[in-house]
Amino acid sequence: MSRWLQGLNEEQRQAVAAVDGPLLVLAGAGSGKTRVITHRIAHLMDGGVGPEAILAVTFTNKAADEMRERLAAMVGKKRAQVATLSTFHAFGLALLKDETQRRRRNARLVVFDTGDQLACLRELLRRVDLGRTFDLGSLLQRISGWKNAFLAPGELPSSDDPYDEAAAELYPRYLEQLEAYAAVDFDDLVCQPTKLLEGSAACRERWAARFRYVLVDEYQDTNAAQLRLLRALGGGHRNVCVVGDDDQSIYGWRGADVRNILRFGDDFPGAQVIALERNYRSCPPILALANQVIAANPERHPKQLRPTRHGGVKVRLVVGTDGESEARWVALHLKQAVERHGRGWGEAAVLYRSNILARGLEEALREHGVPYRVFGGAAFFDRKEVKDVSAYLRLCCNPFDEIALRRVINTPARGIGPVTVAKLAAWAEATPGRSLFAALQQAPEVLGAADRALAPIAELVALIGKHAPLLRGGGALADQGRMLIEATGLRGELERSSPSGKIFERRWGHVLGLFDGLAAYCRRVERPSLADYLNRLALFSSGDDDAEGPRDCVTLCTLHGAKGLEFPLVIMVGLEEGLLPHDRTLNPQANDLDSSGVDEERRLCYVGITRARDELVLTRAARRLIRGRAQDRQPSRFLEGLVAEDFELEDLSAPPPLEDVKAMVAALRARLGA
DNA sequence: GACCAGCTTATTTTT
DNA sequence: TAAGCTGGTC
Repeated sequence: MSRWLQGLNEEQRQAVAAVDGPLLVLAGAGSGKTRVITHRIAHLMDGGVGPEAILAVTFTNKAADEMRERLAAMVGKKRAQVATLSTFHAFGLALLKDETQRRRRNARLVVFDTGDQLACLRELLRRVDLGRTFDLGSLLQRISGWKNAFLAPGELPSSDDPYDEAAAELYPRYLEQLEAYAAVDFDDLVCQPTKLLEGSAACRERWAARFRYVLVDEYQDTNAAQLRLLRALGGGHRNVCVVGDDDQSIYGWRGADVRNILRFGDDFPGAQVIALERNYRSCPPILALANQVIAANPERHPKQLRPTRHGGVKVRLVVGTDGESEARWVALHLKQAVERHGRGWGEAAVLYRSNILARGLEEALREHGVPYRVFGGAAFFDRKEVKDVSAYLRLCCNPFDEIALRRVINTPARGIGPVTVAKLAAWAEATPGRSLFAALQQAPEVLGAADRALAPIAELVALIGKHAPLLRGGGALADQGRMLIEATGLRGELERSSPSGKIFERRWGHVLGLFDGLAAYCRRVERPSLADYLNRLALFSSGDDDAEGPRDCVTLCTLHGAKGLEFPLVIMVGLEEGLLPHDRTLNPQANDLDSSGVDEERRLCYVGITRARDELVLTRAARRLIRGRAQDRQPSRFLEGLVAEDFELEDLSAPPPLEDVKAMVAALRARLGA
């Protein structure tokens, strides 16, 4: 027996051993999912499958890194390195590059992140008069949905929704723009590889022969396009193993489709299904609650989490009089847990549906001296200074990248104002095959010989003209990049616009960090290129910045952010109608796309509950300030009809029991000597 | 280009 | 309520 089958429970062992043919592993929360995946890969390798033939796809880079680390501990660093563990998007980019090179086409392309996509749409919206304002995000969501459904602009279903109409108007132009910029967005990274695979049997066979075993983690988070990619890739050999939990599908609002995991057997007929229901994480009362809460959802693979642990304290329901009282209770409870029950701060987490609840919590925690960190939040790549610098670098790689050019064109201010840019852009648009950068190069013809902007434009063109070849050469990239940025004067601009020296130092530190990352990349990779690094930056943005937080702290985090984490003590706050389920899912806005509704909110609640190992507290407030108005709040419907014996209720808003009042009065009387 | 006043709008977030 | 954005002014 392979050593990787040992130390597993029966179902886990089956999931690891069922190597050939399609397999769906329904991995309940805390059921040892990652263990199964890593053991499965190791087991494959033990059975003679080369690591290069294994592709494991995850949802985030963090998950991929974690998996590689655990795998390295099992089979050695070398073999773990050779296996392909990546996100759908990173894999898609690699496939795309490989195929364009094979076709001897220019493999140069930029990956647009959400900010770039929005900038592109904003520009289009300015150009096309649609008669009113639109929320860019809602438009982008629609376009993204169409792309992922492989619908070309001519194939859209008719609709009289103004947002559908506006998005349909912009959609073809958006595609044209990306093409002109040699850019791909995140959706393209899945859809374009799929089209390549579906369009050519030879291509399909090549990739299927290369990756004979495919695994997908967090399968409940995949969208329609990702399913199609998977089918194109694994439809031949059918050695496709997907792992996930339909009850933890919480990303329907950004395109994930639970039906993928509910109907895996339809896409891969004859698939084996193995459910991991033994939970190694939580105490029985917590699991009892989790099972009850999720059982009310209609569409799901029926399953129950079964505890392997014993004992445990009852789940507590705490009702504060208002938001402040709730937050105060949380702070005091955390303090008590540490001071009286010997917990470390780092063992506890406070989870909430919406970030607005974090504010009041932070206040209360600060007041009571509870150390905390907010998990998630503003990311490195969103910082203005980092974006400015990378826009310069992007422009050097690809003068067609108009989004980067627009960002850079007057940053730092050099006297090329919006009117000038508009003139240049109009010329570029009216002249077939000419980019905005070309307009800059021919500025004297475009703007006339007397234009005041000519000098700064010539300077900018010369700057890029000088540094672009150096940066595209590939040698000493970090040094070259620093020289470019030095020449732009961005540093001075940043210093001027920073409110304090300390803030400037921090911001400039981010810029330097970008170049440190570039230098490290150059050392790591055989044939480094700036374009490749920038694309990685777009694709691997979030991973490296959460190391900076202090360690022994209470974690504050949204329910979404908590997925995949676990804590000995979990406090979920705001268990009220309107917050969980959130008001926006109960009463969607006109421009909202149909979401998965209350079922998804219930799953969110389930995800929160199942993060807790030993102790779980659910809190709510009887009244709460909502947009400055005090409102009476109803308990969340997810707590309705629960079996009482598993809970303990603590109502800070209710009058104390009569016995207590009598005792208090008696005590008072005695003190007064009455 | 910087600043201010008034207006609008209030989820979740990774690639 | 309060933060973020727009449009106007200097």
